[in-house]
Amino acid sequence: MNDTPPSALEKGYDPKHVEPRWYAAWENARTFAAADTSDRPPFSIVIPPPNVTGVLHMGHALNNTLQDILCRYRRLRGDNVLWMPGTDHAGIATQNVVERELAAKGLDRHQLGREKFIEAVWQWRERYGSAIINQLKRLGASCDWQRERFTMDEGLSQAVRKVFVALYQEGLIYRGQYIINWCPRCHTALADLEVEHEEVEGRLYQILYPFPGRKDGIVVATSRPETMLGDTAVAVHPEDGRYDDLPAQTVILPLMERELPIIRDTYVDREFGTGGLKVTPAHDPNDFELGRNHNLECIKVIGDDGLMTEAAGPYAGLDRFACRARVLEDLKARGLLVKIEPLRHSVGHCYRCKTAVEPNLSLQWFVRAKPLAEPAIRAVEEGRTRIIPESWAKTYFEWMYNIRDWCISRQIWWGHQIPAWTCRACGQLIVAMEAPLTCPHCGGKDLDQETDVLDTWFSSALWPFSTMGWPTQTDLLKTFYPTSVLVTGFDILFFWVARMMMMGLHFMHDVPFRDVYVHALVRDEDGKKMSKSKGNVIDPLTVIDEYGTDAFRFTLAAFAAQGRDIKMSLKRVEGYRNFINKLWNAARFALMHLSQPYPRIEGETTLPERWILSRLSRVGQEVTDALEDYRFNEAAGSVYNFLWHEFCDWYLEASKTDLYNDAEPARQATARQVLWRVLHDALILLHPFVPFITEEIWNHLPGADGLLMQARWPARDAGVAPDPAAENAMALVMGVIAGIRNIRGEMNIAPGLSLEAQVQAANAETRSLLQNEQPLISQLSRLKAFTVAPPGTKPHAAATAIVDGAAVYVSLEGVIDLAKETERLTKELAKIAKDMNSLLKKLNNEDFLAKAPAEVVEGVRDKHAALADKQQKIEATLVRIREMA
RNA sequence: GGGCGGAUAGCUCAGCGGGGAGAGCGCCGGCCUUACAAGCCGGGGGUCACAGGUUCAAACCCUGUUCCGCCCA
Repeated sequence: MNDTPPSALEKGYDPKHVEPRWYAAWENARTFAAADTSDRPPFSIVIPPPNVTGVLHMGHALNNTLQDILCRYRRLRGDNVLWMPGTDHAGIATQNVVERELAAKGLDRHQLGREKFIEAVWQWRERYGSAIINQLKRLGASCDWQRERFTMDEGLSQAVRKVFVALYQEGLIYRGQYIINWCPRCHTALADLEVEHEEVEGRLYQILYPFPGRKDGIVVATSRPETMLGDTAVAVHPEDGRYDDLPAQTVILPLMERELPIIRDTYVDREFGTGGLKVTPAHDPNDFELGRNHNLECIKVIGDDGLMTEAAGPYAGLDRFACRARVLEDLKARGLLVKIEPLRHSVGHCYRCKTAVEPNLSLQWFVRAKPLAEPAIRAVEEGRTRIIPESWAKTYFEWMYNIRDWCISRQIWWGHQIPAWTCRACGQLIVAMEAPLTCPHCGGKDLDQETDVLDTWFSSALWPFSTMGWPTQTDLLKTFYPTSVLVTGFDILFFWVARMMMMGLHFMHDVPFRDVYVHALVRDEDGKKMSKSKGNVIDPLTVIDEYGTDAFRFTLAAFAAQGRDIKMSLKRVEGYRNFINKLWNAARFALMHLSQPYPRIEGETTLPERWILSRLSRVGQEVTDALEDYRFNEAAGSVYNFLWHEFCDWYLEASKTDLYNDAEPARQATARQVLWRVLHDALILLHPFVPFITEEIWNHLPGADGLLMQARWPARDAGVAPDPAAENAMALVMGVIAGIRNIRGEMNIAPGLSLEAQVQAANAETRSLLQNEQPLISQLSRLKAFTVAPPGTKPHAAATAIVDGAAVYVSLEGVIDLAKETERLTKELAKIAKDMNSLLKKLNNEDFLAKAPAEVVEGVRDKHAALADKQQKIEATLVRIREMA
C-alpha cells in the first residue's frame, strides 16, 4: 500500500486563504440555487432584509449564521432549499444618511427637490448598498443570490400598490385627522411602535386657571406647560367632591385669556395632582379622545417643525422648549404657577433619531388592524404557525389582542409614494394602482398625487410573498410558500413578524411561515446591549479577520441557547478557534494515513473502532434531533464533544499503533477504513456549523467526490449504528486507563518512567475483556506490562485504582511514597463514604422501597453494592500498606 | 401600572416532562509523547438567590420574598 499521503495539509489552518476560495467555488457551482419546481421536499427561508444603509453587526451575524446552519443542513438532507436574500430600503434611516451626506456639502433635500433627491438616494445605494451583501458572503451565507430582492424594486413596489389599493377598497385603509407621534427632527409621523418610551427626570407644574373675574380657580397639573396654549377645556372627575360646588362653569386660560368650559368625565384620575386636568385635544392622545366625546375644539399650537404656530398667539414662532420657559416665566410673573415638583415620567423618543416626539394632530393614513389581527392570532393559537421558544407566543398574543390602528404614512421622500390622488376640481380622493389621467368623478385633469410615502414596514410585511413574484402566481410561490421557518430577533416581533402574519393570511390565505424561531440578542461580555454610543460594539468582520469565519460561527451557534442572550467576547471566539485548529490537526493526522477511499469497513474491528462507530451514529442522531428543534447550542455542543473528546482524545490515540507502518496489513486496512468513515461522516455533521474548513478537508479526503456542500447527511447502516456492548466495554477500559493516569498524576511519577500494573476482577467476562485489551491499556497509560492476575493475589508496593468491577495495582517498587498513597486512598475513601451515606439513607427508607419505581430502587442497590466493593478493596489496600510500613 | 425572563463552580453559561451537580474559560500540578503547546495528562472548586410547600425523592414542580434585565402602557 502506498504510504505517501496524496495531498498533505499545511501545518496550520489559514482561514484567510481557504474561505474566499470555497465561497467562490460554491457560487460557481450554483450550489445555493433553489429549483423553482422539484420533486425534492421544499425548504424555504426568507432573510430578514437588512437595511441598505446597514453594515453587518453582531445581530445580523447571529441571525444569518443560524439561517445558514439550517439551510446547509436541509441541503445535506436532500431538500430543495430556497434562502431568499435581499435588502430593505429603510425609509427614514436611509433618508437620514443621504441627507447627512448632502449637509456635508452644504445642501439640503429641499434645494434639490424631490426627484433629484430620490435620484441621489439611488446613487447612494449603487455605491454602498451592496456592502452588507458582501459582508453576509464573508459569513458564509448560502443565499440564492441570483434572486436577491430590494423592497423598492419594481416588482415589490407593484405588490405594495396592489396591497394598498385592495386594503383601501376593503375599508381596511383610511385617511383621517388623528393624534399621531410626530418626530420634529425627521419631520414625519411615526407609528406607535416606532416610539421608544424612556423614563426621564422631569417636572410637574401646577397652574391655576382662575374662574372668570375671581382670584380662585382650578389648579391643573402638567409636565408640558407649553401645551396649555392649546387647551380647550378643563376636566374634573364627576364624583370628586372638591369640585361639587363651583362658582362658575368656566375658567380663564391664563396667558391666552380664553374662556374654557369645565367638563366632567370619569377618565380623570382623582389621585393625580389636584384632580384637575387641562385638556389639549391637539397634543395628547387621551385629551383627543376626551375632546371627541365632549365636542371640544382642537387647537394646534406646536407646528410640525417643532415651532409654535400662529395659534400660540404671542408665542408664535418660538421653539417648543423655549416656549415652555417663556410660558413658565409669564405664569410666575402673574402668580399663577402654584407649585413645581420633580416627576419621573416616560417620554416618547423617535426610534431613528432619539428626538423627543410630539403627540400632534395630523392628517394621516391608517391601517385598520383589528380585522387583520384576528386571523393572525388564530393561526398561532391553532398551531398553523409555531413560535419557538413558545414563551414568545404569549408576547405575540398580548400585542395582537391590544393592537391599535397602524399609522402608515410618512412625510419623507424615500419610500413607496402612496398611490392616491386628489382632484383639484372636485377635491375627490382617488386611490389606484397607476396614476389616473382624469378624475373619475368630474373628469378633471389636474390631479395631485399624495406626497406621503408608506412606512417601510408596510413593504416588508409583504416580504415572504412579494419576493417570490406575487401578485403573479409563480412556480416559486407554489413551491416555497408558506416558508418553512422565519429566523429573527425578538426586537422586530411586532414590527415585522406580526405584520407579515396579517398580510400573508389576508393576501395569500395561508400563513407566511410554519415556524418562527426567535433568537436572542448579542450583548457585550458584561451583558450590555452593544451600541456605538457606549463604544462596546464588536465588529463581526474584525472577529472574522482575526479568528476566521468558522470559529466565529461556531461560537455563535454554541451560545445560541433558547431564551437567553449571548454575551460575546473575543475570549470565547478564541476557544472555538482552538477547536477549529484541533479539527484541522486531527484531519491532518488522519489524511497521512488515508491514501485512497475506503467506502466499506471489512475485516474485524477493534473495541475502540466499534465504540467510535457507535458514538458516531448516536452523535449523528443527536445533531439531527437538535437541529430539527432549533437547539443550536446542543447540536454544536454534541459535535464539539464528539470530535475533540471522543474522536481525538480516545479513538485517534487508540488507533495509532494500527495505523503505523509496522502494523499487520489486514489490521491496518480495517483501521484505515474506520478512520476514513468516521472522518467522512464527521465532516458532514460539522459542515453546517463550520462550512469552510470542512469543505477544505473534504477536498483532501480521497474518495470524497464533489463538494461537501452537496454530500448526503449520514444515515445509519450496518457499520454505523449504536452498539451498547462496545460502549460499556470501552467505558470499563477507559476507566482502567484513567485510574492508572490518575496515579501517575497524583503520585508525581515522571512521564518517561514505564510502569507495570496488574488488574484483578471477580467477573470472568471482565477479566477476559481486560486481557484482550491489554495492549491498548498499556499503550494509553504507558505501561511496560499489564497483566490480569488471579483474584486474591497480593501485589507488593503498589498504588491502587479501583474502578467498577476491577482493582488496578500499579507497581511502584522503589518509587512508592507510602504516606502519599495512604493520603490519596483515604481521600477517596471519604468520598465513597459520603456517596454511600446518601444511598443508604434511601435504602433504609421504607417509603422509598415501597413507592419508588423498581428500576430506581434496583439502580440505587447496584450503586451501593459497587461502592461497597470499592470501599472494601481500598480498605484492604490500606491495611497492606500499614503492614509494609 | 401590566407582562416576560434571569439568579447553578472565580467568570460565562448548559442542565429544569423530578432519582447520586456539568461544560468552556480561568486556577493548581506534571509534560516539547513524531496531528495539534491554539496542545497532552492529572487536580482542586458549587447548603444550584432566600423562605415555605408538594413528593419516598426537588437545581428541576407549586407559593411567596429579594435582587437584576427586557417588553408594553
